[in-house]
Amino acid sequence: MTAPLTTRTEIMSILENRGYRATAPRRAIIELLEGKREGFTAEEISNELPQVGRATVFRTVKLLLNAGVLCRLNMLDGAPRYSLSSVEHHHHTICVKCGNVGEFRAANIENLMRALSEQIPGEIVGHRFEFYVNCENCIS
Amino acid sequence: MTAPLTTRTEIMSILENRGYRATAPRRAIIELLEGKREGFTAEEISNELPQVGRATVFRTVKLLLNAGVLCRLNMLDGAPRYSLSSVEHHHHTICVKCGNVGEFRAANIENLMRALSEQIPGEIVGHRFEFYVNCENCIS
DNA sequence: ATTCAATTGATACATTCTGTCACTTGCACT
DNA sequence: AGTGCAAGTGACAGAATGTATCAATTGAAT
Repeated sequence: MTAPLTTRTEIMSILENRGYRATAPRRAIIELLEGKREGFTAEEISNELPQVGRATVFRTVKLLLNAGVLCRLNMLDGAPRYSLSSVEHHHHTICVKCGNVGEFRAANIENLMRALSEQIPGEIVGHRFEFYVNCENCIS
Repeated sequence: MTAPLTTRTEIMSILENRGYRATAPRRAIIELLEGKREGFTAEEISNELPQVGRATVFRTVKLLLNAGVLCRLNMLDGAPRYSLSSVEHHHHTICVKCGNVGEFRAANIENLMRALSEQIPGEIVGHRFEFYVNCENCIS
């Protein structure tokens, strides 16, 4: 069901291809992320890696966002969560109770967006499509 | 094209129906919002109404969000913007350069969502669909 | 091994709110 | 029109999520 996520080695390569160095803090952060299938906050990462500076955690998260390795999602109240993303274009479900993040893909959405782009004035540079859910764990 | 927005009198009624008082600060904030068709930040409102306490501005914005009078949007980096919303269900475009907010409606989206809801595990409680654009003003 | 730009950690600051609490005020009821 | 009192307010401190600065450290190219 879920597409395979990027591994730590792959993520390091992505960064190196972009000219970034393979440093110990980055390795520690990426290793931690590899185990996190659910959504997480930058603060959580920072708490779980006390040997890495807080600023470095936030900087690395930003780096990984720009590299497309992470996605940033917003809870209904705007609180941010991050999620390891598979490479293909996809969208997210977020549980409003536990914050778990799921992914889904739907060709329909891409078709719809092409149709909408003609109806919308200006030049589209991005979009966000998120579903807020009570996940199966939280219901049962 | 644009649906008529809620007027200040209508907004006050919505609040009173929910058991909230019609206070001077709330009236001032709502009067200011009525003139703002574009997206705005809570900070802007606070700056333009120095006689109203900062906390009251944020509290009132939250009240209006819950009442459905305002929508909260996120810029690509997560920075929040608010927008007076028409009553009907709709979605937003946000200019990444100037922050202007537009609305659009598309029956297709509602159909798509019904279709997706069968594909998505758990119980859907909300969604967000936003387009990031360079608006016509910012292109020219 | 040396060099030096990239990176880090510490710290202070920025933004967007929220909690607290003493004070004020709308509004329901005479 | 006054009164009582819960709702609302403002001031201020503090939380959450970052960002800027800068001296010290380090990866990696040579």
